[in-house]
Amino acid sequence: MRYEKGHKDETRRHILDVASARFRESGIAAVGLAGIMAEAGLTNGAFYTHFASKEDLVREVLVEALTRREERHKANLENGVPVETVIRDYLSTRHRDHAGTGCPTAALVGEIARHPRATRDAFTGKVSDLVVLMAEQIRQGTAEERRRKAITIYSIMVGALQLARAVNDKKLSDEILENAVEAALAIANER
Amino acid sequence: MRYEKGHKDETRRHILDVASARFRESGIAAVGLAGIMAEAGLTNGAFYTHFASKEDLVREVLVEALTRREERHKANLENGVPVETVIRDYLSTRHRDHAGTGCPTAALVGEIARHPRATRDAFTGKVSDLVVLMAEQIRQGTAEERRRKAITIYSIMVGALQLARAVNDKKLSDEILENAVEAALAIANER
DNA sequence: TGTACATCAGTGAACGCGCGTTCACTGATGTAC
DNA sequence: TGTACATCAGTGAACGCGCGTTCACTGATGTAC
Repeated sequence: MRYEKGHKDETRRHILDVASARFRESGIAAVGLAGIMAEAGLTNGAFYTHFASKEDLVREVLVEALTRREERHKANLENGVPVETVIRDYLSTRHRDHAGTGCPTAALVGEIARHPRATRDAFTGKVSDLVVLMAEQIRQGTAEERRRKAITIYSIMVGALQLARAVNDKKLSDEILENAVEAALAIANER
Repeated sequence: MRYEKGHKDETRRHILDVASARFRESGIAAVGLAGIMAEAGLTNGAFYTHFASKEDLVREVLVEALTRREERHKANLENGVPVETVIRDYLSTRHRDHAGTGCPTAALVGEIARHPRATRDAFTGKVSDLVVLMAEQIRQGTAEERRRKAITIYSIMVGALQLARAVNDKKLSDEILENAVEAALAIANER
């Protein structure tokens, strides 16, 4: 079979999308290539038509998923969506309960720390960009203060979401999210 | 060979110590039982004399490691060590660069969220205890306010330490830690 | 217009490997008589 | 005191399994002449 133009790009994108969701749901190490390919409607061997290795896929998934989040931040900026909304969405029970479509950082940061340099480099670049975008969204303070606030708010959000996901007690989990919202909002708005 | 009294407990403790360090350094999934046993100076098969399964070991490692941290918090309380010191130690470059001897939560929280109920139950119980202990260490505010502060500070510390470890850029990594220290101290001391 | 060959995304079996787990066995010491 | 047996932490080979990766092959379409 020969395929129509753009078919390969579509397939590649489909594999990326499937892998992206599975990685965020179950972790990188726990997800096998055979499973990803099967869910994408393909067989094992076709994987290497699109990616050089699993590590290559991981790097591309991270860049892809974090780029999408960047685009959302940019759209938020243009539409005047306040940082308060971003904070509340990030620290919502909905986000906690749907890791597969959520923030790749919160889902994978622990694993990323143990991945090869190239993967961490890609991640680092995207996190740097996100911090800059978040800083722009904050209204109070000098540029330097807004950058600091963005970094702190990012740390709170990532830490709280992960704790809320790991903890096996709905009350404590909700409490973690609520306190984080309050703290992040206070930091965003303080002078 | 028959062994002196207490030998088995010592061996078990030794396996726990080795596993605890390896898990925190490399992650649970990436560490095999054969490697742990070899480092403990034993062979594969002896593992099941001490633990029912890898998951059983994981649970025991978490309880053990978090209990030791609890004990440190209790000693801090008795010796009047201020929460500021705890925050600075937690968010130090030393802690960032030595995951194997550091906080199990920061090292493993992402993986724990995907482990079975029994493991998460054990983790949840220990986190609850730690929050109570941290709240006691905070001086400003009512009991309820101190609990909230403890939860928020814990979220910041866990998130910032993980981000600082994952990011592949010393400057950004240090920046993340420094901002988190500042934010955590501000929360601890605000009225 | 018809035929021969090139292209290439995808197939599916096979590779070596390390995983968690099992189990028959070892051998130094303790206990019973 | 000497002998036979019980105990049990640890040995080390083997189990089935799923992993990431490789590779000879397929077959529909495009291109050359």
